[in-house]
Amino acid sequence: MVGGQRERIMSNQATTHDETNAKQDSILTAAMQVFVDEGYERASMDRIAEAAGASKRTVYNYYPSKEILFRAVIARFAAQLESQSEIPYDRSLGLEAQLGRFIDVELSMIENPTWLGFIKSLLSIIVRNPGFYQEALSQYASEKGALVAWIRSAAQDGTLVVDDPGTAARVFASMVSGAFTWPAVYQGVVDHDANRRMKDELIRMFLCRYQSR
Amino acid sequence: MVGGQRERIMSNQATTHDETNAKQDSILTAAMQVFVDEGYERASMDRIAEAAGASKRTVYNYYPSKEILFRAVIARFAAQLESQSEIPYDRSLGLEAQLGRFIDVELSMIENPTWLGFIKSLLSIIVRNPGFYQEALSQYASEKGALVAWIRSAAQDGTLVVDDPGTAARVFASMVSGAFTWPAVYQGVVDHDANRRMKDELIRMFLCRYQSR
DNA sequence: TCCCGAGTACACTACACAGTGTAGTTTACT
DNA sequence: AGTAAACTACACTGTGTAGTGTACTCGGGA
Repeated sequence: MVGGQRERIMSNQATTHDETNAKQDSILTAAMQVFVDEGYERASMDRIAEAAGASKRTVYNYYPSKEILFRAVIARFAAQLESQSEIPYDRSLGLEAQLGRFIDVELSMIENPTWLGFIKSLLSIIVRNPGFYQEALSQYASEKGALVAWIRSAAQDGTLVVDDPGTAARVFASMVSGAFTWPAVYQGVVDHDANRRMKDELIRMFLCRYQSR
Repeated sequence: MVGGQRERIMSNQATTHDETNAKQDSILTAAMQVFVDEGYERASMDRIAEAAGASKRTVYNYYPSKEILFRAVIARFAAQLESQSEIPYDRSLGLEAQLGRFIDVELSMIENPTWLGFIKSLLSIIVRNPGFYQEALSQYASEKGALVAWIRSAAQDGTLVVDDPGTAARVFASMVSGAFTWPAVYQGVVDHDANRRMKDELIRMFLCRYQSR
């Protein structure tokens, strides 16, 4: 799992649409689905080609190896993640509601089967390939930055009392992932009601510690 | 990954030691090491046999399939986990110190490379095989029971104020796993100092919410 | 009409690995 | 020494799969 990405070179000059290559797109879409369903190891290039309605040879023409194809899928996935809203601090809203939004973002992810399946595929790689983490999820990690920024704003506004926004953010993120994300990944069952109760309880605990009185 | 375990039948009557079979033991030990190093998928029976100093045929005589061997390794691992202390509620100690012990148990696990490696192997199976979770980690899950019992005792003693010990335990366990276990599994780096600070912060937050005043 | 490049069908190599069959060797008890 | 079980060496089957080589088809532009 080491190597760079190679993009296809469009040799001829401007054939109708140059950017949106339908075949390449269907390959990427099919690959994502197969990786989600089977995981990286068990997904075979034959299955991907079949699902894409393309010959295996064409798949290899666009993506010279399975790993490169996987990285391309990751890149597309990360691009989708990037279109996530920033959740700025808003003094007209209650702290509970705003913290709740951060949790809701996480919940909406784990309730999305495609997202969950893809994360599983990714994790199975990351477990045996540390260093792939930063490379693959640098965009996702920026979400934590949003939380830090929000906490810092709240502290400046005087509604929260925190000496170290980074630690407080790490605490909050740990609670959320420990309570929602990992159980979803490893136990598979998502209990909406229990999650809602948990959400309220976590926010209450966090504010009990950090809210100004 | 479905099927029962088959134990070897000692056919002859009492050959010196009947229980401790050196060959079987070395196979199990080697298998554990290889699974830890390579993960379930990549670990090959040839490598395990070689590491055990046994012929592949002997490995298959004791464990008729790779899956059965893996389950045997899990069973031995779970047995080691079971020898964990119960951490009963102790009114002569501070709440911080007692909650700290629960966290210390977790920290001592993730600082043990063998444990961490084995958990990674297990998780890679569990991700694609929900239902394996309960089967494999029922013993481990009992640890959460110890936490519930501790919280219930503290509530009866009046030092904690909780309406639902189960929820409070889930909150605490989520924080701990989110903050320590999952980062250790997926990022691999264990920062002792940061963990110590995090530990204090989590306990403070938990007590801020649940300690009686 | 010719031609080129994208795409296809399919056979093929190379390899890794689970699991088996078997004939022969070692070990340990009597 | 004799014997049976444990063990070994090793060849072998079968399968799954990454990746390649090649001859062919088809559609659109010059």
